[in-house]
Amino acid sequence: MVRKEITIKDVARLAECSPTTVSRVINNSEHPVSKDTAEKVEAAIKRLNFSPNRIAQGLKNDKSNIIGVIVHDICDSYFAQMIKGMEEFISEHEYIVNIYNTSRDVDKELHAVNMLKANRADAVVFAAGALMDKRYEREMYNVVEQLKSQGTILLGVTPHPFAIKNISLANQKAAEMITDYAIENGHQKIAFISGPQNLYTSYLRKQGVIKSLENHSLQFKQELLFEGDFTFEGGRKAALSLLNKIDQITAVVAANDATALGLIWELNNQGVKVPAEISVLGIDDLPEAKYSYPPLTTISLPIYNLGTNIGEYLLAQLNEEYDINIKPVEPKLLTRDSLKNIE
Amino acid sequence: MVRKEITIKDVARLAECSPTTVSRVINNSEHPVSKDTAEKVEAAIKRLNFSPNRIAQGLKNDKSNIIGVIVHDICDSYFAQMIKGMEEFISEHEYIVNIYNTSRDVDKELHAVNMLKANRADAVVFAAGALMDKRYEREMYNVVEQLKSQGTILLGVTPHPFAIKNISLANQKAAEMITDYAIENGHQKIAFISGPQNLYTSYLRKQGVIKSLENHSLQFKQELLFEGDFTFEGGRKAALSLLNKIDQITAVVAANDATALGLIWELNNQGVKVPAEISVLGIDDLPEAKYSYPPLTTISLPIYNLGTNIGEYLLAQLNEEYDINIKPVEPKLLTRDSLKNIE
DNA sequence: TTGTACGCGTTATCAT
DNA sequence: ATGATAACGCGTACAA
Repeated sequence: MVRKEITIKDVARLAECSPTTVSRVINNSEHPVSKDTAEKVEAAIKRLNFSPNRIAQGLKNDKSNIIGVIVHDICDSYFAQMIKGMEEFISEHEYIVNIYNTSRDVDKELHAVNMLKANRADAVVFAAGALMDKRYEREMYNVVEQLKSQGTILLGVTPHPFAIKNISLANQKAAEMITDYAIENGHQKIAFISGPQNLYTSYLRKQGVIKSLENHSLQFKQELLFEGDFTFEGGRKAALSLLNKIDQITAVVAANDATALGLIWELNNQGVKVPAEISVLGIDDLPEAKYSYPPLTTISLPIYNLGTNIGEYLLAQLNEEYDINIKPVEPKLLTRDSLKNIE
Repeated sequence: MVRKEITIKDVARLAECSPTTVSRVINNSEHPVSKDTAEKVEAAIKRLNFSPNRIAQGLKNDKSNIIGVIVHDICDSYFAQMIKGMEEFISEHEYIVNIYNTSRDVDKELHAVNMLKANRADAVVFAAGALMDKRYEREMYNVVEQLKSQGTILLGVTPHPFAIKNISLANQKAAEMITDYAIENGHQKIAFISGPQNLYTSYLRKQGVIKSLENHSLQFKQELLFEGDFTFEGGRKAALSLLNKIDQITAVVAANDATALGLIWELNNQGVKVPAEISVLGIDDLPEAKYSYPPLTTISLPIYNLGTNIGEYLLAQLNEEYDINIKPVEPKLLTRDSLKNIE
């Protein structure tokens, strides 16, 4: 099949003017165009169903209109919501949202960022969570510097070690808040199910728990730390290991809701009553969190809004309005039924 | 910030040759290049961290490397899985996956397709499900024709009225299978919770139920048809309306799992035992379907695999291997615990 | 084996 | 108010 593109020249011919004039009409240029010819051009454009070739425009203005988003897993509703927020905001404004799933794989992550470099992305959002890995850090550092010198706008959503603007998701604060809440309800024997070891987000959430404990003169106990991986399955497994020490525990803080949901499910499955025998707490407020048995008490991180705020920020940056800041997004305690007051 | 791009010319200068030679090296051209200069070029490329500008390449070859995907809601795990499958396959091959969320909104859908046209997408996947709406059909028909004449490869995932290749997801067959299963287990009084009215997918799934009923000489009863919208909330609401007629019903087929899950949740909530008092069946096999109470009996549509198969097909088409077909994906019955045999 | 010249579709600059 | 020309970065036909 031969690709027969309709160009500005075709329009010009039909409107009996020069390509320059057509371009001026398309771009609502300052440059004066007589009402008469403008109309003829408009008519020709309609007639030919012409839309300007954005690739060519891009080459000319040194813009790709591509905004890259690097994400761990688009199926994780946490990321999906953020992407949706960004996408709904950004694609209204004639930008292309280019998503990469990296499954926290070093090679995939580097591949993504190199593709975005080759495609001269106008902006890149690092939302996948920094990996704690030597090669990753070294190579990523290099590409990031190259992107910077290409003039690419960079933004990290979870904290990154690279020297780029980072928007924090209040990970630590959220973990602190939910732990505070447990303590305020009389819990002292608190277990924690962590996220994946190599994720900075995991680290921050753990720190939040520790900080809350310390603020209340309690100690974080290594033997009550269980490893999870931010998934439902991980939560289920953690529940099993937790069972041995259940008499040492009155509440469990899970590093995220998916984990908490798995935890609750498996505890139910094993005949352990939540929250009568043990309280379970999450972080994120996944849509399904309110439909567990019992509904999960958690911290809401309004991640969809974060997405739209990021979109707004990027667009401002792309329009060189440098004084804009990302609207922050506040964690909020959602008390449902998975915690029992034991004072 | 001034964007200072490194070009093929910079490489040529450093490697002491012409841009043409650099181009030949980059593209592993047939045209002979001496080993010596090739090495010098490679070295210069490394040294400058040069990657060819794909925008410029695109303008030259009339390729954008963009594959557009139009989807209803990226947060819907059904679509998310498909996209992930596509993305993982496609982005390995140097393509950009450009996703649009349309929320089944006519304007958004048209906006998306027009953007993809302007960006000269190499391929577009219509995965959002066709809308049954006059203006949508008319305008979409036009753009689709334009895309075709631009040489864009088009693919519909759920059936579309446009004259493009469609890959069926066995929607009707899946609905038929799950209804068959209910009937084989002694159920005759079967209710159906539909999907949104304006979706062709809804229509097909309903047809599947009707067909199964007819094959077993049973009649589809209008009063046992309840309207849903493919969401958990919709399922909950349906459960409430269903309650009045519960003595006329022994089993409910939900148009999808999200609906079935909401249904089960609300039935539990209302003290109706599933499956003791009523059986509930779904379609899709969402990841969370096996964690409901009781685990949901449903039909698995391996949608992630469909995604990778679509990716494979598109790539073949883009490489002009016309004899390739999309590998079909088979629905599979997953018997869990939400159906009771009442024979 | 290497290089020159031109064109992809668009727009900024400079005439007219 | 309009248009001719050059240039963005790259690839290719052609020449050397």
